[in-house]
Amino acid sequence: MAHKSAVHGHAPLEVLVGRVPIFAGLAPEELQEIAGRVRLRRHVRNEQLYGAGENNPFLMIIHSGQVKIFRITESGHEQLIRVLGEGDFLGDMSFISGAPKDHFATTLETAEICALHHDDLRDYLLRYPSVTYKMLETLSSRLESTERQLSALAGEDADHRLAAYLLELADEHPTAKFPLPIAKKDVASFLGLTPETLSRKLTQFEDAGMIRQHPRRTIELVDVPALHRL
Amino acid sequence: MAHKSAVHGHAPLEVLVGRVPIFAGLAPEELQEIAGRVRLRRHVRNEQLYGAGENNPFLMIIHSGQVKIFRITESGHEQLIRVLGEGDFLGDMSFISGAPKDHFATTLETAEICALHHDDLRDYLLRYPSVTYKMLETLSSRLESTERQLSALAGEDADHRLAAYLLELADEHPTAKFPLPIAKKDVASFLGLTPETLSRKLTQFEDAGMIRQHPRRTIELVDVPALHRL
DNA sequence: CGCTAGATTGAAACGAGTCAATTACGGTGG
DNA sequence: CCACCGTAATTGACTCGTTTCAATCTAGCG
Repeated sequence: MAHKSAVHGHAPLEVLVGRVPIFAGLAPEELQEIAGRVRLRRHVRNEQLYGAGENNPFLMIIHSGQVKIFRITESGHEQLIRVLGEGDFLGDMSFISGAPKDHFATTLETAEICALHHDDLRDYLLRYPSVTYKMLETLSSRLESTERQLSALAGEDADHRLAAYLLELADEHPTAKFPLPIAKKDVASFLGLTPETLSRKLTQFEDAGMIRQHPRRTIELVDVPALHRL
Repeated sequence: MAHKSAVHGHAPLEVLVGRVPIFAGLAPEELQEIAGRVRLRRHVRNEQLYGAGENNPFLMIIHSGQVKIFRITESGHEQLIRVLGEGDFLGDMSFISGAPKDHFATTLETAEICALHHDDLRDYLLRYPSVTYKMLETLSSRLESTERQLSALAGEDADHRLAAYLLELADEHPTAKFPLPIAKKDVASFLGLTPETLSRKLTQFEDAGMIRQHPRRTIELVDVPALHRL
């Protein structure tokens, strides 16, 4: 039973599904089949998709918007793990391990998200090895960046972590002036800092002539070599 | 060209290969084929299997011994990422991403390790989806524990990290008295601490009556609830 | 356009790192 | 098998980066 395109102004579901990296390369009729098993929903900003302890049996695929994945440590501290965007999926962990979630997922902005039941996913993974392989690629790259983040947290001080983060962002943008993709408090959480420390470091970088801060959380890198040097 | 079992006193290669989790479940003739493509080598203690920047095109599978995976941060700090043992594999990252290694792998003790060329691995992943799926499971569970470790490093203080680590070890042992699986300096690195701090915390725990330290890096948990409470 | 969450700034406390010196293992070779 | 040597572990004193707490300011969503 195919859903009708629930969201106005959008391409049909199978086209959306075909744009998702892990399903890219499947034949049109295969996409159509998957599209028929998928439930597309619109989520408002700051909506919790699932929380720790829950057992939400869906693989979720983001068509638009951003989702943040974070943990709450025993001491109540919120640790941002990663931010997912268009084409990314979440909910894979509990599919594979069968264990309930141990983290939280909430939207950072209005988002359109597909949900595919774990039973269906299992079916596709068995029938389309290319999908399994794509997931493997994705997890591998997530693992790599999480490991990098881990060693940065343990080994580098606040200045280095922040500089590395800004330079990484700069790589993803054509110009040296770009907005932070997320709120500063989330940047702080991601970098393992308090918002206060982040704020101080940013003004410190600005005073040192390495960056400039503009309205709407926009950062301009003025002295890239200095940031690299640090 | 099949290798002869190079290591004395061991089962034939295909039996060893069959014991490896990611190849478990393959038919005998499939195992035999893989065994024929594999090179088994004995490595001495503290041997470097590969280092950052290298491009070692092998998936390595551990038959015996332990291997540590670590990174060297820009500030020269060594960060232990994980310790792999019998049945675990390494060298998957660069296979999938094609990028050169960004970390180091060295043996912690004498180890027997199989190497499978990336070209052969690619072949098997295409032909045996169950192998791909097993790898997916493994990476997923590594990602999960790395994320846990990440949030602990950022959010928990030294006491909590150490207590959690000891309790985790205790879960893997029948009794409350067990040896640390690795040298204390490696434990320190794993927990994001200096050896000095780890040493101090352990004596502090001992003074508080929560643990007892015995020779040969053996720890005895005396007051488990207290460790949980912390 | 008002309200609330986010951001900034200051002052003070503290956890963990660093440096240095000593002791204790444990692996290697005789 | 034992002795030696080098690495690991421990201990102490001191420093410093980051957190914490508190107050104020700002901005963006509803």
